[in-house]
Amino acid sequence: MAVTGPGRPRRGPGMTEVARAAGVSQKTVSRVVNGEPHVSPEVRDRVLRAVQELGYRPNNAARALLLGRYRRIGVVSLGSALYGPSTLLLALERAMHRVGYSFALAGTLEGQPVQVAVEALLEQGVDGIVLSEPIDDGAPLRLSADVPVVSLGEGVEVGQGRSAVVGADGLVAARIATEHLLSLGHRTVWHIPGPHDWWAARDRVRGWREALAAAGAPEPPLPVEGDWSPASGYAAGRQLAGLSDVTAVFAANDDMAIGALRAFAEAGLSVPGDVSVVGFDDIPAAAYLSPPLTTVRQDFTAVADRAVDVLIAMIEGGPAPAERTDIPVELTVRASSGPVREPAPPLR
Amino acid sequence: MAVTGPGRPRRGPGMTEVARAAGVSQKTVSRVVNGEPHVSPEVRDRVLRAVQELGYRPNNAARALLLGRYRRIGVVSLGSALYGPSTLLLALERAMHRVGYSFALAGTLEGQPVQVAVEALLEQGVDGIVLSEPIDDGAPLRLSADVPVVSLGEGVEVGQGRSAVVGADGLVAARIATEHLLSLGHRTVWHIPGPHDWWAARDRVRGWREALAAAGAPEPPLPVEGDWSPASGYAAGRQLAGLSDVTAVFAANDDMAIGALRAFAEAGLSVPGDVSVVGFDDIPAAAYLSPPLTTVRQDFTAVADRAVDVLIAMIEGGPAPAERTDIPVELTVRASSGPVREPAPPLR
DNA sequence: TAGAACTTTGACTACGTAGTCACAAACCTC
DNA sequence: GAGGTTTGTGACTACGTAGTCAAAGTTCTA
Repeated sequence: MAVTGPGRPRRGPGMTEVARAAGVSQKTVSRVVNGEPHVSPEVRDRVLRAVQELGYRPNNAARALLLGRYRRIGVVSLGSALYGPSTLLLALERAMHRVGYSFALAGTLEGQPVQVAVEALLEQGVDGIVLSEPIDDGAPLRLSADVPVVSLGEGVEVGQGRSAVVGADGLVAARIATEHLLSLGHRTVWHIPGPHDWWAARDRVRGWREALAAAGAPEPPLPVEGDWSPASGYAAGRQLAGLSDVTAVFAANDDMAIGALRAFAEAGLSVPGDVSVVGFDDIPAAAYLSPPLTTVRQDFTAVADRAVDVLIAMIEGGPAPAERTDIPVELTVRASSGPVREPAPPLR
Repeated sequence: MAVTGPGRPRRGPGMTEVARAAGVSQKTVSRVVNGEPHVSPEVRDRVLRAVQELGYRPNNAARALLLGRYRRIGVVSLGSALYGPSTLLLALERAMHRVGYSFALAGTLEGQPVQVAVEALLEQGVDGIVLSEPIDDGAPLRLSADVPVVSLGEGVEVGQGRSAVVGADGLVAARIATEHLLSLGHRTVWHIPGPHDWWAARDRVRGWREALAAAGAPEPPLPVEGDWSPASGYAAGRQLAGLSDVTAVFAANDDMAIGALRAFAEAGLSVPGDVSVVGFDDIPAAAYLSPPLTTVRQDFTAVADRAVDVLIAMIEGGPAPAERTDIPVELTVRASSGPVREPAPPLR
C-alpha cells in the first residue's frame, strides 16, 4: 500500500517521472544524470530538458541507501566559539566542499563522552569523521566507529576502523615561541597554560618545557590554569605580576595573553619594558592591541585541507597513513616582546 | 541481482538481521526500536538484546527515503570566523541537537549566489534551512526551496516555500549604543560601519541614524567602510583621529573598535578622555582591552533557539509566523565611554 | 559478408525502513 | 456466552536510485 500519511511532505519529481517526460527508462535518466557514457546525444538532450522542466533534484537518501555511501563527512567539535576551533571548523567546511562532500557537525556537550557525538554522526550517515579540537579525560581517547577517523591532535584508538592524525605543530610552535623569548635574553619564560584536558594545551606546555630544557633555563612553576578566556589570562597575569622575577610570559592563546596584558597594565608593569608577552593564534586583533602582540600563527586552512585529503583517501579504501602529518607554524614578532631590560643600574 | 561491487563498504546489520536473531519479524523490530506500543515485554526484551548483541544502528537514509523527512536542518553561512557568526553557528548546532535534529552546514563562496548553497543542502536532504549572517547584493534576496526557511536578518522571498525572520535587534542595539553616547553629553556620534552588503551592518547604520535624528544631533559623514576587521577599524580610526570634533565613536563591531582604539592611541588621543568608543558584540576580550570596551551584547543562544523553534514549527506543518521575532540586546558600559570632556578651559 | 566487438537502451532488482492491512488471541461488557 | 474491542504480531509494500544483465542495433574486422 502506498505510504501517504497526512504528515508526509510533498516530494519533488524522481528519475521515473523525468523518464516518463523524456520518453526513456529510469535507468537512462540515471545514466544521464551521472554522466555515464553510452547515451546518445539526442536522448541526453531530451533527458536534460525534462530534468530542467520538472526541476528534478537527485535524492541523496536513495543513493545512499543503495550505495552505502553518503558523500558526507561528520565533524565532532567541542562547540566553543574560540578563534582557533571556529576557524578550523569553517576551513573544514570549505575543504569538504572542495572535494564534493557535505559537512555534518556534532557538538560534544560538557561531560558527555565523545562517542555520543560519534554515534549521532554514524546514525545520520557519514563516510568519515573528523575529530576537531579534541579533549580527553586523561586516558587516551578510544572510539568505536566503522568509518575512518582523522583526529586533529593526538592519536585516537578506533575499534575496527582506520584512523590518522593531522595537526598544526603545536609542540614546535610552543618551542619557537619560547625560544624567541629566550633569544631576547630572558633568563627564563613563564607559561600561562590552557585547560589540561585539551590536547592543544598540553602540546604547548610540552613545547615550552622542551625549549626551556634545551636552553638550560630553569622551569618556573605554572600559574593557575587558564580556560582560554581573557578572564583566566587576567587571573594568571595577576599572579605573575605579583612575582618579582617575571620578565617573559608565553600564553597558550591570544585571548589569555590579552587578559595578561591587562593585568600587567593594572600592576604598572610595562610591556615589553618590564615583561615580554607572546600569545598563540594570531587573532585578527593581535596586531592592534596595545602593544601589538607577538604570537604564533597556525595555518588552519592547510590543516583542514590535509585532514580532508587524508580522510577521503581512507574513505576510498586506502590504508591509514602510518605517520601523523604536521602543518608548520609561523612566529609573528610584534611589539609585545622585546629584549630583557637591563637590571636597574646601580646608583651612579 | 545483488549490488555488491568491490568499492562498496561493509554495512552494519539491519532490522531484518536483528529480527532473525530475535526470532521475530522485521516490523516488530521496527516497533521496538521506535518505541511503538503493542509489543509484549518479552518480545521487546528479546529484540533489545539482539540489537545490543549485533550492534544494530538505525539507517537514516532508509528512513529518510521512506518518510521524506531527514531530521536534519541545513545552515547557510558565509563561512567567516568572525565572533558573531561563529557563535551563532555553534548555538544553532546546540539548538538543533536539543530538538533531535542534525546539523548540516553549507558555506557560500564569495561571488556565488546563496541559492547555490541552498541547492547543495536540498540535494543532500534537509527538512528546513537557516540563513545565517546573510548578505545580499542590494536587491532583496530571493530563493527557491521547497522547505521552510528561517532568515537571521532581513526577510527573504522564498518561492513556493514558507519563510520567517528571526534576529537580534540590531537596529535597537545600535540606537541604544548611540543614545548612550549622546546621553554622556556628546554633541554627536560618529559611526564606523561594517560592509554595506551585510544586513547586520545596514541595521546598525539605520539604528545609529535614527538615534541621532531622534536627539536632533547632526549626522556626521561615515568614514571609510569597514569589513569587520581590526585593520579596517584602524583605517577608519585614523581618518576620524584627523578630524578635530570627533568625541564619540560607535563601531559596528568590537574588532573594528579595537582597530580604532589603536589608531586613537597612536594619534595621542586618550579614550575616553578625548574620544569615547563603543563597540558591538561584547567579545570575551572586550572587558580586558585598554581601556575596557563599552559594547552591546546579543544573545545568540536565544536567537538560535528561537530560530530553530520557529523552523521546526514550520517543518511540522505550521504556518509561517507573520511577524519577525527580535531578541533583545544589552548594553554593557565599560571604561571606553565617558562624559564629554569640558572644552579646554580658558586661561585662568 | 559472417562474425566479433562495441554502443545504446531497458527490465529487473536490492538497499533498509515504516505504513497499511490482516488476523489470531486475549480481554471486556451485559 | 455472544458480540465487541483491544492487543500483539507478521506479510506485504513503496520510497528513489544504480548495478547487473539481456537484447537490439551498429560498426569494425578478416
